[in-house]
Amino acid sequence: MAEGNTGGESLLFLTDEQLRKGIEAMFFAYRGFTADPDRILETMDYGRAHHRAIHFIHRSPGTTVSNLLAILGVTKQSLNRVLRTLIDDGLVEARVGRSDKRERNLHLTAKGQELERKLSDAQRARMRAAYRAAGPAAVQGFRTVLEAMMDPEMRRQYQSLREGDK
Amino acid sequence: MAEGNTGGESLLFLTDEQLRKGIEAMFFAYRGFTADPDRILETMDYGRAHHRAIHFIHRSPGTTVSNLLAILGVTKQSLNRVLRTLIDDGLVEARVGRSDKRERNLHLTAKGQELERKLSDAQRARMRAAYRAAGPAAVQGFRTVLEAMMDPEMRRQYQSLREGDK
DNA sequence: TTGGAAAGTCAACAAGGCTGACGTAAATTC
DNA sequence: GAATTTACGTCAGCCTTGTTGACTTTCCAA
Repeated sequence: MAEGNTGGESLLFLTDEQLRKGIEAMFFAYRGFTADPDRILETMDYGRAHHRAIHFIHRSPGTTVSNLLAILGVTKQSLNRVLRTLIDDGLVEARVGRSDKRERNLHLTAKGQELERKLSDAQRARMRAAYRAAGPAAVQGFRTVLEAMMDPEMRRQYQSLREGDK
Repeated sequence: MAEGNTGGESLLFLTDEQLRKGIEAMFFAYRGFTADPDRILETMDYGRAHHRAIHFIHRSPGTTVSNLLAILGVTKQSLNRVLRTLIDDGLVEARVGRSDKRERNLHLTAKGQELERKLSDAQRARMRAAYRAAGPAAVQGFRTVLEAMMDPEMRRQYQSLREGDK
């Protein structure tokens, strides 16, 4: 991998060795990625499922339950259990839809925003440290590979979210 | 936080926007990363926990239960349940240690090797496609950021595995 | 010889996935 | 206006995979 060359070089990366290293890197890095929020959540009565719901409600305020189901890829019953506790605890508000009253538009309350902050601060801190250590070029490559690794449907979700706010 | 700066270019990347995109990229990509093996596993009676055990036993044949516990980061009881089914089903063999008879040296049987192949072929195929699509430079960055994202202890595990086989 | 580490086992529990069935209100279609 | 579909909620029950605590057996090493 030292030298250069063109069409050929990419093939040099595709040994089973290289691929396996990538696989293990994903495994260990994902643990690190979730470790900080997990530590915060476990002191409260919440888990990773709550974090995910909070994250995407924060990300797309007013989103519906169906939307959330599509993004999170879980069943209605599973999401409902989590959403129920968040609503009961006053972190999430479910407003009846204006145009379509069957829908529930989900929003974080002040209390919900506060927890979201805490969780994402922790996660961003780690991400920031990793980015700093790796440098800008590495960050670009990191995102490119991750995007290529997603299922097409997930990639659409990811990209639509990107445009969505920008 | 827009401008500023001190260290220079890397700081430009560290907006909350950039960081959040990285966080969501990890979330969606990890789903893709595990999707293919998950599909295979669910047709059998196994889950992700079995996959992880099989992977690391394949990776370090003869490893002990304690070693595996350290790598996987779960409790003895949890691992034992998984290991029990793999041993009973004839995928893993637990040989009494030679020097220390308290230890169990874990190996994949032929049948275990076969499943390992199937699972890692599926996972490598996706990784290979992502690597191809992203290109060598991106792959380099990908691995660099992931490594920086690990907990120090996990990073040691990861790196020792890397040297381990070369 | 005795203390403690390594491994295994039993029991009980929780989070968070899943399926299936059912109910209700609102929107849409015929 | 009636029938159907959609969005959501909920009850019941199941599974995997994580947890803690308590206990035993083996066996190395001081």
